[in-house]
Amino acid sequence: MQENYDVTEIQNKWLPVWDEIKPFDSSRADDARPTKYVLDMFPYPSGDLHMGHAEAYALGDVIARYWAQKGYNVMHPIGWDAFGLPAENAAIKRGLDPRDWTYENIAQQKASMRRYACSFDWDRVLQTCDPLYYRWNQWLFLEFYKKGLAYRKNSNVNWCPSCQTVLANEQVVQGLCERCDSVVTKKALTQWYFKVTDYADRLLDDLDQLEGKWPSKVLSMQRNWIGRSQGANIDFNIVDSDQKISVFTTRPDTLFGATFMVLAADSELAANLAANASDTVQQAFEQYLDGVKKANDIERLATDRKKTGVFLEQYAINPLSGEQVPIWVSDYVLADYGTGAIMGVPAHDDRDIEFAKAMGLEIKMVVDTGEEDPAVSGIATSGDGVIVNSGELNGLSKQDAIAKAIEIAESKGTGVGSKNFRLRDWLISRQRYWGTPIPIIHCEKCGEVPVSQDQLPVTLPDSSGLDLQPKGTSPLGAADQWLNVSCPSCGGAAKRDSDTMDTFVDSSWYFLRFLSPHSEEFAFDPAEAKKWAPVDQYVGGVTHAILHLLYARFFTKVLHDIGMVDFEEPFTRLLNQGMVLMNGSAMSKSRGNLVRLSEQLDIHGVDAIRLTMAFAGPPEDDIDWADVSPAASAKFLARAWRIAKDVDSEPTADFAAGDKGVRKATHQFLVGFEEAIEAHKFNVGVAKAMELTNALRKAIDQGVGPKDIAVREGAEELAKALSLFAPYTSEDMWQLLGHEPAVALAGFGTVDQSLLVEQSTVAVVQVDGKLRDKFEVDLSITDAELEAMAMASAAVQRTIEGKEIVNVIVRAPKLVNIATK
RNA sequence: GCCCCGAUAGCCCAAUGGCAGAGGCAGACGACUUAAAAUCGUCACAGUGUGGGUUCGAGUCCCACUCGGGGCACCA
Repeated sequence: MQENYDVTEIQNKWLPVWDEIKPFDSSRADDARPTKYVLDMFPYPSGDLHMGHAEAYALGDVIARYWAQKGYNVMHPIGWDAFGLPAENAAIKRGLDPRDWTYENIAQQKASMRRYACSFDWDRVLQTCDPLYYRWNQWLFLEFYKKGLAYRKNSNVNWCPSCQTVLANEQVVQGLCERCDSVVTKKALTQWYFKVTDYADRLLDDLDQLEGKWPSKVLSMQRNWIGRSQGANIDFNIVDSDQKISVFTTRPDTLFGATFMVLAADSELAANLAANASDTVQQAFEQYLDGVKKANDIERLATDRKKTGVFLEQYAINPLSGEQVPIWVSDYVLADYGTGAIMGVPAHDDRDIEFAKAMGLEIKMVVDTGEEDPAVSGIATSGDGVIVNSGELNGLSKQDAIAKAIEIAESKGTGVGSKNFRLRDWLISRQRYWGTPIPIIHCEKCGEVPVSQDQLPVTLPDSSGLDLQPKGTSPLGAADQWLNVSCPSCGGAAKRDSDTMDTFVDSSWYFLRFLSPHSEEFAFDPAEAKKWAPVDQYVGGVTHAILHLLYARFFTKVLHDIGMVDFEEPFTRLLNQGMVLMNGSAMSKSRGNLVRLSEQLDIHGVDAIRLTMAFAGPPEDDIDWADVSPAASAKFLARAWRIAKDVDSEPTADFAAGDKGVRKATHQFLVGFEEAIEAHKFNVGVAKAMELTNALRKAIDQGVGPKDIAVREGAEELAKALSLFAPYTSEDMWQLLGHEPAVALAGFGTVDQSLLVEQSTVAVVQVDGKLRDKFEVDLSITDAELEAMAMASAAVQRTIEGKEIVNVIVRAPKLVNIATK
């Protein structure tokens, strides 16, 4: 046994032992422990692990190891999100096969994770690029297809000219591609979609169930993203036409204030109406539409952009007032939100008043908010007030008028209460190679024909001979042998769909695949799902707050509806760890502030880095590597290790004879530590372990000495607690203390409440809330006795001298507060 | 523009409405040592961003503001 704490030595010593005994095997048939499912977001295999992974997996491991220590059978699996653009791009650059490149990275990351001593169950590993996995992507796609939840449509989609592929709405950030920051443009294409909007209400409403269990930030981001608005659809007839304009509005109470209509320039209705107009109007419209199509999102979203538009020289009839109002087209109305048309109420809408001012249209106030008339001030008012100039709505409040207007419109058959969502359907086709082939065959005669589910997987053809260079159409379109098949329906010549699925499809259900990762019979085994799912604790970065989590929630709800799972939310609790920064900003090679994980591990050791991640602060806060001290963590671990080494007694289960003071410190620690970990205050938990270490050091050097059995008890609990953060050190401590591995499963000691009962406490005396005196009192002291003691205090007498006492608050045995005037 | 989160010592961070300090970094001093490192120990430092309010008592609850971070945003 070594004399000194040697990081390298203990790292080399314990890894093979754990491989042998597999402390975190979650598949033992006779395992009677209750279950917990702890999941870390699986990594993308691009290069080796970095500091961000190190934090995420250190924190996830604290939770997994905590439950293991508490006696649970913890499933803590890991896999790789192995399909996707970065792998493909990197492969193109180096002329490699994306598959080889991916698997090499996986091997490297896996080795790093093992060295990092993550408590993963290595028998449950999966890779999404494995046909064994993506076969079930296809199978699920076909299930969605049967339910009408997977469909193809032509529309103007987000197009990244650099990645040469379409993007989901969620992958466009501020008009830029989230991957490469290129300006995203629009392109009319026929693409596959998942009908997320069918689930919009449930995706929004069910967030309430997660209140307090998910970070409120994520909940609000999801709510914002789904963006439900309540209102009404109102129909406006068009003068001298049998067409009508249906608008969506959240303010039907302002119907009488509508002084114009605006259609999205790129909407079908706009085109129809323009076609009926004079040649001059048609020309102006065509010209305007051209300009709109050319504009990208960056230009379109510019906040201070002037309002533009074209008057169609046609009029609509307000269904309530009967007034005729002019019909315009403009690009400030979006074709794919609501009905693609609005009623312009300039007095009470910022955008409409801008348009009205630009075009010289009438501004008619219908809600008197007490502010200046918008027609005069030029500033729209949107607050509550009294309805005016609005016929039967006059005199009502905003809320009442909204209800009344809907009622009237419904009774007249010219409108209906309705709601709209910001959320759009999920575009899942990608024109790239390295992804899951869409299991559909296109036949000229039969149209879309799904591949039979028992014919899956449709495997990805070998990449050799294919041009993976992005060129706007799928590389699979050139894989003739693969592409050309006979139609399953009529037997005629047909072609496979050559697009691949968005990789977010892969990650939308992987947490279920871990239940039976090798199954060829099911996507996941329903019996295992009953046992383990949903995930008790999910851990990952807030970067996935919208995309991945929304899609996974959507999948779960669909799987629930087709009877595959009996729950509707996939992740019961969510922890978002912060980022690891260096000198205030995200690490990057170009910034020159990159800290290499492997280097840190070499210098300080695995345990010190893991401990540093946990101790740096609350898990959801960012860690600035410049603010933390892994060297100090290593020093602490050595200090803890020496405690175990100094213990000079035989292993026993009977600690009753130990020193009461030391035992009390240990048992207080147990209470505080578990409380801290359960609340995910890992930094506080570590601080408590440091406190116990300090107390034990003192006991050994200046107190009862290393032979007292209470010192052993404290050292053992310390080792068990440290197993959450520092697996190598704690295992070695456990051995020094004369035990067999694994310390990770040893189980915390049972708290002896009798040791925690205080005989006396320190009572505090305040005058006007300020501390003036304190003394040790018996716990059983009465209010009257304590008050008498307080009043007798010289310090108190001095303070209250000459003052009038108005009140005395006594909270025996802790506190007396004397209020004076 | 709307919504959310945060602000405590030189620094990172603790504190069920009840003594502002658990822990750490950096710092000073001391013990051990021929010396240094390592180790062990002792000490100092803020009244909680600003202004109000509730309360016997506010870092903690309420209101307004400042600063920082984040989300949504021509979404009708």
